[in-house]
Formats: sequence, C-alpha cells, structure tokens
Amino acid sequence: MKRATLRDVAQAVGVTVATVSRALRNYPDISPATKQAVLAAERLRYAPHPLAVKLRQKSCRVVGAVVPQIGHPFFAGVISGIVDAAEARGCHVILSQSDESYEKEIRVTQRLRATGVDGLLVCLSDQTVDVAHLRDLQDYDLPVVLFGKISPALDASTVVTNDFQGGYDATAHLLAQGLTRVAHIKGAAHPENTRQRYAGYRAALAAYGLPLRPEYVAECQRVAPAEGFACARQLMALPEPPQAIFAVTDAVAIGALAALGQAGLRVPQDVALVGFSDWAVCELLDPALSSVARPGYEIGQQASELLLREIQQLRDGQPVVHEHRVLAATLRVRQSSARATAPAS
Amino acid sequence: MKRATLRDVAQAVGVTVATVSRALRNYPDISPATKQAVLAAERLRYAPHPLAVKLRQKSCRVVGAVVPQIGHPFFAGVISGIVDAAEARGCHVILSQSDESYEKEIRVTQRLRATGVDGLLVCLSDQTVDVAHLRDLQDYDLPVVLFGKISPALDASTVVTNDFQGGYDATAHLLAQGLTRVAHIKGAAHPENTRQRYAGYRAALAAYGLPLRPEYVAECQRVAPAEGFACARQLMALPEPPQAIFAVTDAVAIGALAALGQAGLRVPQDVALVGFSDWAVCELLDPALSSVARPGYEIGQQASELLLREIQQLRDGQPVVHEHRVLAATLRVRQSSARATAPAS
DNA sequence: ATGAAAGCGCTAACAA
DNA sequence: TTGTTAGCGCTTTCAT
Repeated sequence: MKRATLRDVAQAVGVTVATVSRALRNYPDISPATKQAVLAAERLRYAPHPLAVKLRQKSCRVVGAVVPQIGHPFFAGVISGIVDAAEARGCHVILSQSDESYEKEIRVTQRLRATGVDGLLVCLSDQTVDVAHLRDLQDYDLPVVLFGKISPALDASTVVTNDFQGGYDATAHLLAQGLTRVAHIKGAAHPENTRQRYAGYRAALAAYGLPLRPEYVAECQRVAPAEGFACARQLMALPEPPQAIFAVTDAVAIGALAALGQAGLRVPQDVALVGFSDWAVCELLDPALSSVARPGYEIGQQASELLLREIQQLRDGQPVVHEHRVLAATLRVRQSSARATAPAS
Repeated sequence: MKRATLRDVAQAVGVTVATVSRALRNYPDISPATKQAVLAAERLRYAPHPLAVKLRQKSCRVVGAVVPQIGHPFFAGVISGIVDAAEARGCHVILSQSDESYEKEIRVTQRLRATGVDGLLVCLSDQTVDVAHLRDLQDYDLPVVLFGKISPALDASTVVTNDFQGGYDATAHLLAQGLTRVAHIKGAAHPENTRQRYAGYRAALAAYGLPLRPEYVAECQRVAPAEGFACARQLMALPEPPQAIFAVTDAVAIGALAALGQAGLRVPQDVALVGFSDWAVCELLDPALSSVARPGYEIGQQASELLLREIQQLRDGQPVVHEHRVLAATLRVRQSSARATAPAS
C-alpha cells in the first residue's frame, strides 16, 4: 500500500503542506477546525518520511556501536545496555563487529560514518594500537566514546571496569579468611585488563603484609580451560602448594577446577578458588564458582549516555566535555571460595 | 571541522554540482580534466551526505532486528549472523529487544518503522500471539522475516531450527548404544520448540520399536537447573530407573548432572546424559556434556539474506516470494553420553 | 561534456 | 491563522 505524504493530506484537507505539518506538530497557532480535519485525514494513512525529517533536522538519532565480538557474553550484555539507554532517549543503535581485527575495525567505523550516524561507541579490538581512524571520525564532528578496551591516544570519553579493584577484592577475600598462600593464574601481558587484575592481586598481598612469591604466579597465554588446567597442576606440584587460587578468568578457573578435582583435592576445603567475569555457568558448576562480575550492562548504558550527551552538546554548540568512568567490579562469593571455618595461617 | 558539500566542491572546481556528482559516480561522459580536478578537490574534505543520498534513492540500506533478549547467548549468535550477512550486502542493522514482552515488541517495531528501515527481522516474544503489529508493517511495504519463534498467522518468510530432528537425533544416539530405558525431561507445553524436541524423542523411541513409558517423561515448568535436578532425582527413584536421560535444555541437563553426582551415579557409565542448545559450558563440564547445537549464527545469516532479497524484489517491482527454512540441529557427542562399551539391552 | 532545473518529503522563517 | 518561499544535499532527466 502506498504511503501518504504531507502533500496528499494537504490536498485532501484543502490546505497547504505547511499547515498540515504545523497541525501535526501541535503548533500553537492553528485553528481547531483545520486541526480536526488534518487529524481525520492523517489517521487514514500518513506517517512522516523518516529520511526527509532527518535530512531537514540534520540529525538521524542513530548511533553506531562497534564491539570485537557480538557473540561474546560480555559484549552481549554491554550491547543490551547500550540499546536500552539509547532507546530511553529516543535513539537507535546500529551494531557492527570488528572480529578483533584492526583492519575490520577501520572498515566498519568508516562504513558507519558513511551510512550516517550521530556518533559512535567503540570497544577497541585487541589488535588496535593506532587510533587515527577514530580521530578521523572526530574530524567529521562525530563524537566517539570508548568502552571496555580503550586507548589513551584518543581524546574521548571512556567507560571501563575497575579490574584492579576486582583483582584486589578477589584476593583480599581469600586472604581475609586467614589463607596466606594465595596464588594467581594471570593472563598474557597485553590486554590491559588482565594486567590490572594482576596488579590488584599484588596490592592485596601487600595490604595483608605478605610478600609476592613468584612461584605462586602462573601465566597462561590464552585464557582457556586447558591452560588453567596446566597452571593449576603446576601450582599444586610445588613443595608448598597454595591454599587458594585467584584465576584471571572464569575459563581459566574452570580448567583449574578440573585439575584440582583430578588431583583429588576438594574445593574449597583443600584449595579455594575464585574466577573473573562471573559467567552464567559459575553458579551451575559444582562447587559453584566464586567470581568477580564485570558490570557489562552498566558499561553499555553509561557509554550510551555519555555519547548522547556529547551529541546534544555538539548540537547546542556547547563545549563538549569528556568524562572517564571506572565502574566497580563485584565479587560474588560462592561455594568454591567459602570455607566453613577460617583456619589459622 | 565543517564537512564539505557537493556545492563546495563545485565552487572550488568551477563547475556545477551535477558535474561533480557525475564525476564522483564515474559517469561515462565526463572529461578527464574535470574529473581530475574534482577528485583533487574531493580528497580534501568531501563525503556525500548519507541522508540526502538515502532520501533521493528512497532506500536507507538499514534493516531492523528485534529479539526477545540481546544478552541471551543464542540470540547473541543470531545477531552476529544477521549483522555479518547484512554487511556483506552493504546494509546495516539496527538492533532492539522486546524483553519477551508483547507490548514492548509492538513499541519497538513501531519505532523501527518510524526511524526508517527497509525491512525487519523479528523473533517473536514468548507472549506474542496476535501479529497485527507486524501485518501493519507489511502494509507500509516493509518486508518482515520471522526467525526462531514464528507464527503461522503471519504471511512471511521464516527461518527456524529443526527441533524435532534435534530431539530425534539425541534420543536415537542413546538408543543406538543399546540403551533401552531412555528418559526425557521435557519443558512446559507452550514454547513450540520444546514440544518439538519431545516429539522427536517419541519418534525415536518408536523408530527403535520401544513404547513410550510415561514414567520416563518428567516435566519442568521453567527450564532451570533446579528443576532439572528435581526431575532427575525423581526419575532415578523409579523402581526401574532409566539408563539415559535426554534433557530439553542444557540448563536442565546441568541440574540433572548435579543430581546424578549427588546420588553417586557415574555419567555416562551408570546414566548417559544429553542436553540441548550446546552452550559453551558443555565442553567445560566434567564430564563434558553432550548436547544438540542450534545453528544460531546460520539462522541469523539466512534470515538476513531472505529479508534483503525481499527488499530487493520489492524495489525491482518483482513479486515477493516467501520462503520457509528449517535448519538442522547438530548433535555433539561428548563424554556424558559416550559409553566405552555398548552394553546389551 | 556540461549546465539548468526539477524534485525526494519535510520544516521554518517570513509574509499576509 | 494560514500561505509562500526557501532550503536540507543529492541525483537525474532534459537541454545545450
């Protein structure tokens, strides 16, 4: 069925398009009579043409969002937050993924600009170092907000998890139970967040007056169960094995859990265990896995809000203020790290 | 920095906008000289205004996608497929979620129409029965493609998983190992897909010449681990307990796994177990859980392709052909259902 | 090979 | 209170 335009309605009512437009947008100076007439005609088959309106207003009320992987559970949560916050303010979200590829990140950001968005939300790919492609967007007067994985090289608002505090809390929780031999399975050096978790681990040890024992720090390159398995086995083979393990990731913790089980060690009685990310499976495992939850949904929400605020500021000709938010990670204590009795050191 | 328009370039080069437009779009009749001049000026600061182009072409190369929950792992996979397929054909995807609410589904579909999309991909909410809101979209010449949860009440293309075949394969796999006492933990009656899995179970029994034993069919209302736990316990308390269980969902299977473990039963030696959905955790569990994988990514891809094809057909004035695709589910056999030896019945 | 002009559908300043 | 007019930035006949 063919859609009606303003002109169709105008002809039907016997006025000009301007009048119809005004009637529809509730302008003050409009006679009740014509308003009635317009409304009557309008209900039949009229809807404003979105593109025409947007061209006129020079704003499309759409933002672009780029994540490394849409399917990753963390990003799925972030996207949910982005969409909810954007829709709450009358905007829509176009979604793209970079597949953790620098080249694709460049491609999709360019294409988002070309398709017409009012701003972009970007989580940098692991490969990304140079951010010239994002600076290019800013040159086009498109605000960019970074979240998750960010870069100090870009002058933009950012929203991230407090991985340091998460690592600190996880470790301190173990130490607070009187355990002194607490090990850490850390991730590779590169992604900043795993480094922060390790830093939090060290800070907690220091806060409890304990030295960092290098043999208690195992490292895995890929944060996968197989590597967690190997690291845990290695740790438990030490002459003085740890009483607890803080793993950089749930995947790693799950691998460690398997290794401990195979070694005939009980969790948490023999070894307490804490993971990171709080995957949905944590509470389904046996024993349920303690973990540090990353506020994915909130990160998405706040990034969305910051971006929309900047877009508004740009439209209003106000100065655009950047903001850097660091959201708390939340330790969720479950069976795997909750000892019935806190043994003496 | 202010963006350049066609007119800016035209003035700089000393020609009209029409010429610039033609030069940029590689029209045949254009002198090499002016083309050079235009290209030189263009590289400085010109990018076509997306909204102006779209208004002119009367097509925005954007589709809307509505899922019940963005954060759900199955939909995250679907979305990934939708986005990849759309981008492969030069389109973008605006994402929305209905939160499994009929009212919100109506709201977001209306808003997607109002914001301007060329078509919609929709997975109906569990609450949705009436599809007038989608028919309304079709009345606006917007093609709609349904995926995942569909409705026969709407005349539209559909893409779904073959849950029946998945249920059949899971059950047959257990029966093929010589087990005869195979139980099923089914879901509530409403969602069509859980009913199909149950139907597949019954068909497999029949194919192996076995009767349906009602006491071997347990039912849970919500597909959650706690209910799986209870159902498994109930099944194993039978005078003649089953040798295998096919659970309607991984969550249910995980609960069952816990129940079997607590009862001191070994999996798969005492009881074999198969779930459905193939969550990422399946291979992390101990024993690794066999499960039937739903082709989420492919569903998204194909739905996207069908929609874009219909949009194209509509533009070309060709008749729009609807298509109904049923994608195979894939049984992934892991430890939990792989007996070393197939015992006699 | 290029220019002039119409128009996509809408909004808004200015007139009347 | 309503009509007139002038765009938004682009594409595409139709002339030249």
